[in-house]
Formats: sequence, structure tokens, C-alpha cells
Amino acid sequence: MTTSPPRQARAVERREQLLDAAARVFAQRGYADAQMDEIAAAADTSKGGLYFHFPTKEALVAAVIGRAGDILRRRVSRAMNAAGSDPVARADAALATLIETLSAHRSLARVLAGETLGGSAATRERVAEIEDEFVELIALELRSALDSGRLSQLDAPLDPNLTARAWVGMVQTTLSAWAAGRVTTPIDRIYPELRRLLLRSAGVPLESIQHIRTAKE
Amino acid sequence: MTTSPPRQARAVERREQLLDAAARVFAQRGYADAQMDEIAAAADTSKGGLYFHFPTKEALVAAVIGRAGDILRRRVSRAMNAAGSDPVARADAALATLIETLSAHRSLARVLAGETLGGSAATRERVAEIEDEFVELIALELRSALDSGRLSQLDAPLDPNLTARAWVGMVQTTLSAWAAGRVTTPIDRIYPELRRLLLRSAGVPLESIQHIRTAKE
DNA sequence: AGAAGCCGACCGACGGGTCGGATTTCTTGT
DNA sequence: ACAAGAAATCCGACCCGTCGGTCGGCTTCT
Repeated sequence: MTTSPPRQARAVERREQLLDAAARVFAQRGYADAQMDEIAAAADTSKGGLYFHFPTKEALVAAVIGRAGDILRRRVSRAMNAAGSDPVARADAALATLIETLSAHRSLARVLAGETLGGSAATRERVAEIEDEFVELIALELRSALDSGRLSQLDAPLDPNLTARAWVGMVQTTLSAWAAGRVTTPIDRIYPELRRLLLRSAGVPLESIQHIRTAKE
Repeated sequence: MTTSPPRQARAVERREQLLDAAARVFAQRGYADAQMDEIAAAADTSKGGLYFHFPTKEALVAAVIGRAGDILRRRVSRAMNAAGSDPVARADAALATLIETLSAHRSLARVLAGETLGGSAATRERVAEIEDEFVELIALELRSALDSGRLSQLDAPLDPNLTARAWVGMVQTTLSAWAAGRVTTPIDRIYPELRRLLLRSAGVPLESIQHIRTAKE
């Protein structure tokens, strides 16, 4: 997929540094305005050095996006599993972790928010896929929550996929606006607010909403 | 088309045609991949002709985005005013109109969804501003709904701005996924679902949710 | 020594933008 | 009505700056 299988620890580490720098530059300039020279400079190397690790610019964004997705996915699923088996608690953990992670690494948030768009159609596709993965992840929990009967008091059964998508959109848009500085509310006030909105929209009884898990990095 | 139309009107009309073509191409190719030659061809003209009406590519996207925003804003506010003074009904009308309009003109949806990103930072800024305008529009209704006491039974007062932003995000993400074909649910099933989610998240009593306004252009 | 990693001057396609004219549309004088 | 001319609109070959990408050689590890 990349230039060569990086077996040496050193190469892996360097690669990671390059990805960090690339993520920063992409996040702040956007794909089109980010030039390979600039990324190389940001990583204290040269264009040649950069091209030793990544064959094309396209491949570089792909790697950046892929890694961002991996990081998020890994953290979120770990948190969900740690949260036990209650679907609501699991969904809650997912939300909290998402907010934690994205707020701690703004560049990650911006990369996923579309700053990397503008590349090829394939790039846009990749970002959309990651979004879809999260939708699927949430939809799964929703379905099992529905089965467990915790939200059964609703007038009509909700569509798990649509609801999950709407939730993801809510969180993504809000955090992206926050990352861009368009929302001045501090994150620790954003979290409970979003949490209430989400749970309430799904018809989770208010009692279950009381306990607020404190973010822990 | 046969006789001589008013002088200025002709230019305006042509400009409109060019914007239509540009919107289509931008929507389907994205900003970077859309070349001026292609847009010109899509409008049955030449690059020179295109440049007669728009000084730069940047200005062209700006115009496309601006018009998209104007169209949406105009339709939505008209629908809201037609809906009377009840905040919930007004918000509902806004949602319905948004969905109607965007689903009827996919290119409009994709332009606003970020297919035009990848240009300069100014372009991204412009799209964000339009989003902000809608957030403000909704937040206004929310505040007056709060004042009217229709959602007062909640445990804690909700933040109008944050809630409005979340709503906009919900709708935008869902419709954008729909426009890209990532959601197969037909729009007429998306609408009531979103509607329920939104209203419920704000704590609107279920009784008020019964009446579903049928889309009418 | 040999390989892995790195450098940076250089190349060349690509596409935004220009420009001198062609063509159409409107105005005006008769 | 008609022609002359002016103004508006359009055409497309060409220009040229901008990066993504290459490559031969240099440096640093094993």
C-alpha cells in the first residue's frame, strides 16, 4: 500500500512523526493549500525525505485519514467495552470518548471534519466511510437498546440507522464548529448538553440521564 | 428566446444559467476537480465567455454558494412566516422546507454539504457562515419557544445556540448522506423520523408531534 | 561495505487566467 | 425600414506560475 513495508522501528516512528505533521498542516490549510514542501518542513525534513515514506500526496492524506479513523475507533470501542453491557451506558461512553479525543486533538477533529476534502473523490469516499462506520457502531447499540426495551415507551419505533446517523451528525457538526472556533462554549459544557439531547431524542427516561460520566483521558 | 429581451435581463439570465451549470459540476466533481473548461462546456459556452461573467474561479464558487444560501434562506423564512406564530410550528415548517428544497435539488444539497470545499480558506468560511445563519435562525425560534413555556417541563433549560447547532448538524449530515446515496431511506420517511427526533430532543410534548405537515411547494 | 534513509535542484503537466479579435445585439441617424 | 456603428458578449489559442513528483548523489546506520 505504501512505499515499502516499514519493518524497522525507526522507520515506523518517523512515519508517525510525518503523519503528525501532515495532519497538522492539512487541518490548518486544507488539502489543496497544503503543499508537500510545507508538510516536509513542518516535519523537519525535505520533500525527498517525505516521498521516501509516502508515494503520493493522495496516499499521504489517505494515511492521515486512516490513522485518524483508527485512533478514534480504537478508543471508542475500548471505552464502550469498559462501560459494560447496558446499551445506554455504552452509547454514553462512546459519546464521551469521542468528545474527549476530538477536543484533545483538534487537528484530528478538523481532518475528520472535512479539511482534507478537496482531494480526489476517493478521499471524500474514505472520510464518508469512516463516518458510516461510526453510524453502524451506534446503530448496533441502538438496536440492542431497542430489544432490551429501555426505549419502548415511544409512539413509534425509531429507525436505528437514521437515528444513529443523525446523532453522529449532531456530534460531528457541533465539535467541528467548536474546533473551528465558531462555538465558544467550553467542551465540558457541550458534553452534558449533547448528551441530554441525544438521550432525550431516543426517549431514554430522564432517570437514566442523571449520572454523568466524567471525562478521563 | 426569439425576440429581444431587455438588455440587462439577458445578462442576468445568462449568469443564472452559468451558476446552474457551475453548481452541477461543483456538486459532482468537487471544487478541485472541476475545471473552468468543463463548467464552460456544461453551460454551452467557452472559458472566455465564462470569464466574462466571473473574474476568477474563486468568485464563481462564492457566487454559487451565495446563491444556494439565498435560495434556502428565502424559502425557509417564507415558510416559517406562513406557518404562523407558534414556535414549534415555525421550526417544523423550517425543517420541512429544508428537506423539500434540498431533496428536490441535490446539487444544492451537495454544494452546501461541502463539495465546494477545497478552495481557499475564504470559501470554507463562507459555507460555515451560511450554516451559522441557519443556526441563528433556529436559535431565535428556540428562545421564543422557551419563553412561551412549551418546553418547560425539562430537567434543565437547554442552550438555544448549542441545540440549534446540533439540529442543523443532524439535518445537514443526514441529508448530505442521502444526497450522496449513502442512505437509501426515501425522503418522505426521513422527514417524519428527523422531525420526531428533533422535537423529542427539545422536550416538546408528544401531543404536539401528531400533526405532520405535508410538503407542498 | 552495503543498505536504508534523506536531500534539494530540477522537470513538466496541468489548469487558471489573458487577450486579440469575431460575432451578436442594441442604438441611432436618415 | 435600413445601414452604420457602437457596445455587449463570446470565443479559443496561448501564456505561465505552480506544485506534485523524480532522481542522482550524500549521509547515517548496521
